[in-house]
Amino acid sequence: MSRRDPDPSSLLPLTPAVTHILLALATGDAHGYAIAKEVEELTEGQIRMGPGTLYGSIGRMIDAGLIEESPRRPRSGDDERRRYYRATLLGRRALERELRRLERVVAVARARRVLGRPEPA
Amino acid sequence: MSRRDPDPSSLLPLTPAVTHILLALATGDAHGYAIAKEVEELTEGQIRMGPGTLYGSIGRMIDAGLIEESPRRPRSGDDERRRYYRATLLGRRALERELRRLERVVAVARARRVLGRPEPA
DNA sequence: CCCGATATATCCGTCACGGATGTATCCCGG
DNA sequence: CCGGGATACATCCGTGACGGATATATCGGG
Repeated sequence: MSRRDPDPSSLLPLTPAVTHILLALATGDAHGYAIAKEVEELTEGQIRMGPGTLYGSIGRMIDAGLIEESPRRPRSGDDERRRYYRATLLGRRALERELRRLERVVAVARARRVLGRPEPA
Repeated sequence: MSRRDPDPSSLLPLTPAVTHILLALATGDAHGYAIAKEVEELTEGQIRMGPGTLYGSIGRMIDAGLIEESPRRPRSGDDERRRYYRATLLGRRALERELRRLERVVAVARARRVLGRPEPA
């Protein structure tokens, strides 16, 4: 719960690291290391988050109210070291706005023919 | 002219400022102030580039070989103060790759239903 | 039991951002 | 003809994100 949910606009544009973390959390809560792995996976290895960027970004995002730590899930065999995070309402809103911004950039690029037609796959 | 055109991949991800400048130069050469105005226009006022970001980015982009100064066009009534720039081949390639990266991010977001269907307009 | 992968944390050098400030020219209205 | 706002470029510098290096510790398979 974010206190008196502030305007997401003031947080834009999000950095690539922050955007990817929020996107990784869109499918459910996750712990830090899993986030890094997922980002690496869904960017096809193009982006690798080292610990500095990962935990640095997480800390800043908590301060900004974009994410928050979630209670540890008691799944059997869960690694005790893990710390889970979830996106706040503010985080989800900020991600949505950022994505719309990116969408527009891509749309402008298409109109200017610096990009081909939308990817078929 | 960029010396021995390097791999555009090493320059990714581009910052929003750099991406917008390259996008503004996609339709033809332009001078600094015009670039700033165009970015403000095609982001619907959401992004405003102050002189620090504008000329700072331009300088860094020249160093990186993404853009280069172009000969002044002798158009009648041209303002003598203006300095024109054009995107290099490296710059165009880097922009294209960056845009494809953004495209994938948006596509992933759609697959995860954090974004609605493609904008109709 | 050994070791690579998993997992988190912190430090710190580097660099981009971006507002403030400065200078000068252009051009329109009065 | 002249005043001033918009145009145009340049530099300075504080703030903050990035990201590699380093440290520590646990997990799990062979």
